[in-house]
Amino acid sequence: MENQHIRKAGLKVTLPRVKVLEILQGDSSLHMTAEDVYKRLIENGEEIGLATVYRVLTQFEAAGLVEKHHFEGNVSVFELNRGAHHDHIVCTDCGRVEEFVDDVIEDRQRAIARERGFAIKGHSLIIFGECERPECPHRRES
Amino acid sequence: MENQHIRKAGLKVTLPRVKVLEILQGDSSLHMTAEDVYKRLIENGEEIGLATVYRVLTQFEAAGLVEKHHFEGNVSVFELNRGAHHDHIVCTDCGRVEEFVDDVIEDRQRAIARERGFAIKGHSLIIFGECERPECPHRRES
DNA sequence: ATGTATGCAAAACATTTGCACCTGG
DNA sequence: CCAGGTGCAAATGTTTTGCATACAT
Repeated sequence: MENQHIRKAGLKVTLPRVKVLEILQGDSSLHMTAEDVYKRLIENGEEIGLATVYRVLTQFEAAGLVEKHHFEGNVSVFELNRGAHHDHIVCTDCGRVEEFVDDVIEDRQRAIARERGFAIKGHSLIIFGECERPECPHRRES
Repeated sequence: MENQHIRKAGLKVTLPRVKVLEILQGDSSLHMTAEDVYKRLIENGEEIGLATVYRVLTQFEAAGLVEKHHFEGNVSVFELNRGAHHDHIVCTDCGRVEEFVDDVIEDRQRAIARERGFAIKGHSLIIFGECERPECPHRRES
């Protein structure tokens, strides 16, 4: 029961919060905008307002249940926090997102912050490229 | 004369474009929002509309004269393209921005993209931390 | 001249907020 | 019951666009 997660965050277990969490858990692309979540709720026949989706996602983020990223443009995307930190590589054509972790990069970032007298709080690393998936619009002919 | 840069970009050399370029060149913080540029123009007594600032910055970006970043929140910041690629470290308290380049990180990014079958197009790396500048609000007492 | 560029106001978005009503514990 | 949560509509902040006018070449 992930409802415990909601409760532990000090939030009442309400229908919108449970449903939003379910949507995020069932999301294979791993990264959705607030609008995406809202649309899927509507598809599922739920009567939940967009404003509530924003409020719930913001609360989840504050509680550490969810992470918010800015991949491009002026839209925020949300993903379930599955515990392990990772960065992202995004296909500039099909929008597909993969996650990765690189200890060398992590170490270098810490070193750079230290050298420059910054107490590191976090970072955002996104690699943009074109993937080779068959469904990617820019797939080269083979 | 940087006006050549404007001309080379296939754009007419107009007063708004020259002035915006001047503002960016004279900016010590290196990173301004469209609104920042607009305010400075007004301070300087120019009669240039905010919409024009956005249009000019967008054209400059397309021409490679300027780079656009998303440091945090839903605002875009612009900086003059001075040729050399670099990443950013931003103070989460005072907003100060420093630039850095790390070849190890650059190499690892290329390797990660290759391993995963992405033709790398670019990347965005921002480290967030608290700086130790005297004027930084969170400066620890010494 | 003439195709571009600009200014202004209005539109388009993403996100937030005020408020009366509803609901979970 | 009642503090907290929700829906809706309106407000906000940023960026874009339509259109009549002004300008660079």
